Amino acid sequence: MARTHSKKSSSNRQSLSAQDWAQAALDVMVARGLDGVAVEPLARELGVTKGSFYWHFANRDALLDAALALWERQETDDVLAQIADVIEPYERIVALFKRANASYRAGRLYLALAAAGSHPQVRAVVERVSQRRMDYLLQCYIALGMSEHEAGHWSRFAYATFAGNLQIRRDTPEAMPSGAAFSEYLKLMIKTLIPRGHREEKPAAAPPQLVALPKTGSD
Amino acid sequence: MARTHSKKSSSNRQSLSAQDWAQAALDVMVARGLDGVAVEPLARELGVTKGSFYWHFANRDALLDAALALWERQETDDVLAQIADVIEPYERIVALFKRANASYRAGRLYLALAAAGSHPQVRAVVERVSQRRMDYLLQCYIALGMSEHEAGHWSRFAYATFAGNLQIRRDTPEAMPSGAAFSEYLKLMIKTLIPRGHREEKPAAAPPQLVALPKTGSD
DNA sequence: GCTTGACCATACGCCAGCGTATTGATAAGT
DNA sequence: ACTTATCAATACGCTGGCGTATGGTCAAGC
Repeated sequence: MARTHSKKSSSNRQSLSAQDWAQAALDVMVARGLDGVAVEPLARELGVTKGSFYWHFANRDALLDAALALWERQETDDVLAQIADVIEPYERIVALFKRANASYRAGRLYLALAAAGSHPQVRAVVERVSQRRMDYLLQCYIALGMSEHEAGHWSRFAYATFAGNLQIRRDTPEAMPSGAAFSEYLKLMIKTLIPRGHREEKPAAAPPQLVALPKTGSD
Repeated sequence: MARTHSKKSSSNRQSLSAQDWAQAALDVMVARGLDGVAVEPLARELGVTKGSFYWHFANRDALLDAALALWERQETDDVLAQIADVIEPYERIVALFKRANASYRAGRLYLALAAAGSHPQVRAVVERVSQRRMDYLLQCYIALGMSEHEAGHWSRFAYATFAGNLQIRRDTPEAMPSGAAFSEYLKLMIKTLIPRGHREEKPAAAPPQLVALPKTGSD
């Protein structure tokens, strides 16, 4: 069992990296919320002790920062990857909505972070991510031929519905249908949230950019 | 300054009641979330010490239970009071939606409680309240002439939008308009969430009941 | 005016998590 | 082989919140 110090590998390694800790922190957030991210329990779960942690991070806050950065990166990258090839604004909104309702984990994570109204660091990131997503939606609606004002209403509306569905799924899972009924539900929302008279107006003037974060170094 | 032991009085009293503690707990939840409800800080804010607390409650969990019960009560009573005189199903949905977007505090509180996925006690109450609200909406949509299946979709949709708007208001307040623009936004949502062809169908067959909790004694 | 009960203060032990210091172990370079 | 850098274990002190024990104070009733 040679110790491989490849910082990018992801499983059955002997030696941990800062990224590993950040990822584990995100996992804990999904399961137990942000306050559940404590270094000693986390170390236990990773099979090491605190000694390891404080080699990689100055303190708990630094871990949160890293986890937040990782989240924001994953969030934007994922969206970029899965939406990049959709050009029509209508289809783009549809794709966004379907994607948004697809990943249970991502939803839990988003809610867990958003719930942490304390921590200014967290607030800032959540605010930025939410704002960026709504801005993206805004551009989509504008591309459908709406005025900026009108598009503001609809993008906010759509985003609220998205966020609310996440909550329902978390708080009252029984109330959320599955299978065919869910597809039906999704279709209804999509149809409703993209008002007729605005479908396929302008031929996708400029595909809106969901700006990716600059790639930082490995530290 | 004679010590008045009236358990129902609400201000500048000398002696605290269990209700006062529960109410204070709810206030703290609004400000610092559920994990912020700690007995020692709470006692400090109330100007007393732990000794007082453990006279009224067995432990912290008992306080949470009391606060939760108080919340559920207030929640249902408030809704009942403000909606009782609206008979038309259409107007009833409108009234619900306006009310839902009116109280900032109530929204924060709801989100704070919903965010506490841990604590089985909290989960149960949140689940019940959410379910009850959606059921009420469901009855409204049915009263508009929808099938139960269809009404299920629309009530879920509407409730998601409601919850999502709360979140936007909390996470990105700048994204939420105020004044005239907000009224416009509200109107748009209402119009969209009550599909045409279903407005004023049946003449309010049976006004749905949002069941109130049984009144318990003063303790 | 003495007792009783309701309400609160003080003081204590306990535990979990944070952060530090120090030492140990192993891989890699020379 | 010896050193260095990297990662981790152990042991420690500190803080904040929980829960308990015990005593204090004031109001009311007899």
